[in-house]
Amino acid sequence: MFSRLDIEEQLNCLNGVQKDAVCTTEGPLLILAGAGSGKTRVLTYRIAYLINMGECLPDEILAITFTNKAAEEMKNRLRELLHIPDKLWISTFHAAGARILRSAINNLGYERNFNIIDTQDQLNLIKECLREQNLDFDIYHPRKVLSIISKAKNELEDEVSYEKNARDFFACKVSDVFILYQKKLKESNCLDFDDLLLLTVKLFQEKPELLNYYQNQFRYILVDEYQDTNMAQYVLVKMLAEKYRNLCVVGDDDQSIYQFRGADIRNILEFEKDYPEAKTVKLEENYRSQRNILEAAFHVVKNNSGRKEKRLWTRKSDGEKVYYFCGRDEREEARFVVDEIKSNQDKFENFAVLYRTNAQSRVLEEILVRENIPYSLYGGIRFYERMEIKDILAYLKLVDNLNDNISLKRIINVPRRGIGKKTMEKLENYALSEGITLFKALQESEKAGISAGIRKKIDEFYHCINNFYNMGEFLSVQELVEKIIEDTGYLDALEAEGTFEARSRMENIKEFVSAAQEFDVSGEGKSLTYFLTEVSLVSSMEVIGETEEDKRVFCMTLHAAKGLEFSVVFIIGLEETLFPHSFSLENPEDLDEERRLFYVGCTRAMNRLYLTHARERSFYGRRTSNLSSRFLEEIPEELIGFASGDKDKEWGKREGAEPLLKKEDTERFLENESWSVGDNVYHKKWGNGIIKKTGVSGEDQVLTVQFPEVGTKVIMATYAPLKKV
DNA sequence: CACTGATATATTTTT
DNA sequence: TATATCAGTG
Repeated sequence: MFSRLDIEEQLNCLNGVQKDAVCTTEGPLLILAGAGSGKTRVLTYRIAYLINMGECLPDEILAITFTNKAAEEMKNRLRELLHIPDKLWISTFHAAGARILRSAINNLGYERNFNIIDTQDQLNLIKECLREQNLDFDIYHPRKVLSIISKAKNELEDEVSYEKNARDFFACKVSDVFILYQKKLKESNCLDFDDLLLLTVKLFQEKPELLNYYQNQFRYILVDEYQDTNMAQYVLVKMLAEKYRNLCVVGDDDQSIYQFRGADIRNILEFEKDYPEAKTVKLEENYRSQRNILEAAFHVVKNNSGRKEKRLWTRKSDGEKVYYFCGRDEREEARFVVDEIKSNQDKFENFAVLYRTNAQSRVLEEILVRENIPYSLYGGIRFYERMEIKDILAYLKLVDNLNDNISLKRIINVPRRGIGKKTMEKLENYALSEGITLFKALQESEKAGISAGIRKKIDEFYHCINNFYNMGEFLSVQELVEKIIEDTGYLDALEAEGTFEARSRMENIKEFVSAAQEFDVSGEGKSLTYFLTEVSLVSSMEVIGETEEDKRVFCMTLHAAKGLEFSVVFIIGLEETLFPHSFSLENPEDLDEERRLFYVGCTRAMNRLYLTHARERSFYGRRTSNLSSRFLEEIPEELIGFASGDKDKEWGKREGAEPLLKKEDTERFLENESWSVGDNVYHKKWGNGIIKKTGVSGEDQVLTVQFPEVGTKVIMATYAPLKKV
C-alpha cells in the first residue's frame, strides 16, 4: 500500500486536467479524451487512486473496456501500480455478462454450462431457420436477417417484443425466424454474443435482488470507449450505476467507429442529460503527434456534423508535412510503401500500414515477403475461427454441454463416419417429435428409422462422446483434447490426407493443445466451461507471417489500429468507394463514420504520416479505377508534401488525377517479375516447391513447379498465389 | 454417401 | 478473388 505522499508523487506525472479526472471520484464523470491525450493512463491511475486512497476494495470496481486486449493492457499497467491486481473486474461488456450469467442464468431457463456461439455459427443457424420456414435466401438474405436480429437484440428487443412490433410482411417473416432461432439456441443451451448483454439485462429485470447485489458490489464503475457502446450496454451500465452513481465514462465522439455494429453515439453526446449532476473533463492536450499530423486530421474530421466542438493541441513542433503518393495500381502503391520503409533507417517496428479492408493486405504482404521485410499481419482469419480448431472446439463444447445440437451437427460427420444428410434429417425429425436433444436421439436411432449399418456408426459416435463426457471430470483440458483428436480419428484422417494443407492443420491443432496446456497450468483447476468461455470471447487477433520477435512492420485494418500508436503510419487505398467505402456513400451518417475512421488512422502517427492511393486496382477480380478520396481534398494544401519529390504537381484536384510521379520514378517501382528455373517458391495451397521449367502461353508466363508434397504442377505465374522464397 | 467440378455470388469493420 | 452451393457421378 502506498502512503498518501506516494500517491501524490505518483500523480505528478499527470497534467492538471488529468489529475482532476483521476481525483474526481464521487458522482458521474464524463471524460472527453481526444486521441493521444493519455486516456488509458488516466483510467489506470484512477483505479489505483481509488484503491490506494482506501475508497473501496478492488472487487468493488467494475472497469469495462472495448476489447480483451485493452483489458489485458490495463491489468498489466495496474500490476505495476498496485500489488493486489487480480480481484478487479476488468473486462469487456461481453465477458462481464458471461461471468454474471454463469452464476445465475438458471433463472432464465438456461443451464449454467451454456456455450457461446460465434458469428459463423449464428449465420449457419439462421440459414437453418430460413430453410425450415421455407424462406428464399434471395429475398431473406441470411446475413441481412442476422443483422436485423442482432440489431434488435442490441436494442433490447427480444423475439417476443420484436413480434409485437413487426408491422409489415417482411418483418413478420423475420420475426418467425427470430423466434425459431432463439428456440434453437435455447434447446442447445447456447447463447450468441448479443445474448450475453440482452440476457444479463433481462436477468436484472426479472430478479431485482440480483441487480441489487451487483449494485452494492460495484461502488465505482468505469467505462472506456463509451462512444462505442450500444443500447444494451448503455442500459446495463445505467442499471448497475443507479445506486452509487459513481460512474466514470471515457470517450471521444470523434473516434466512434462502430456504429455499424449498433453503437449509439448519443450515449456519449447525451451523458450530461442522463446525469445532470455530471462533471465533464476535457483532455485536449495531445502527447503523441507532431502538429502537422494533428492539423491534417482535424481539418478532415471537422467536416462532420453533430460533433462536440473541440480541438486537440500539442506542445510539439510542426514536424514534417503529411506525405502523399499516388500509385498507378495497388502493386505500385504497395511497392512505394515498402520502398519508403526500406530507405528509412528506422526500425521496422516503428511502421504501421493501415487499410480499410482486410483484402488489401494481400498485395502488401506479397511485396513485403519479396523484399524480405519482417511484418505482422493482424486480423483476417483468427486462430479460433479456423476449421480444424472449430471442430475440436465443437467436440469440447458438446462434451461440456450435451444439449448442444449446434456443435453436435458440426462434428457428427467429422471426420467422415458415413453419417450424412439423410440420416441427420431422420435424427432431427425424431428428436423434434420426441422433444429430446439430438444427443439423446442418437441412443434411439432404431426408432428414428435408420438402417442397421449406419446405426452402428451412430452408436460408435455416441459412445465415443459419452466416454469423453464420463472422463471429462478427471482429465485436464489438454488431456481431453488429446484424447479427442486420437480417439475420434481426427488426426489420423488428416494424416491420411497427406496434403500440405492437412499438415498445416495438424500444426494448428498442436498449437491448440499447447494453448490448452497453458490454460491448465495457469488456470488452477478451472473448468472446461471456463476454458470454453475464455476461448469464445477472446478475439486474440492473430499474428501471421514472419514473427521475428517485435521487430516487424505492423499491418492491420484501421479499426484494429484503434488505441495504438506508431512513429510512422501509412494509410493506403485512399480512394472513393474504398475509403470512404462504397456502402457509406449514400448515407451522410455512414460517411461521417468513415471520416472518423480516417481521423483515428491519422492520429495513430507520432512523427510521420503517409497517405497513398492507386489510380487503378482490381477489386474482386475486376480492374477498376477510382477517384482519389475526398478526405485527401479536405486536408489543407499547405500541410501536404509530395513523397515523389515533385512539388510542381497540382494537389487535390480529383479530376486532374494525372500521374504525380515522373516517369522515371514510376519505373523505379515497376515490378521486375522474373521467375527462373531453380527458384524456390511458396504456393499458398501446395507449399514450397522448386521451378523446373518456364515458358510462355499467350500473354501469360507458365511455370512448371515441383512440389515435394504434391508432385509437379503447371502454373500460370500471373494468377497463381505464388511467392519467391 | 462422398467427391468432383461447374456455376453463381458477394465482397467492411468485431465482441 | 474466394467461397458457397448445386448437380452429376462413382
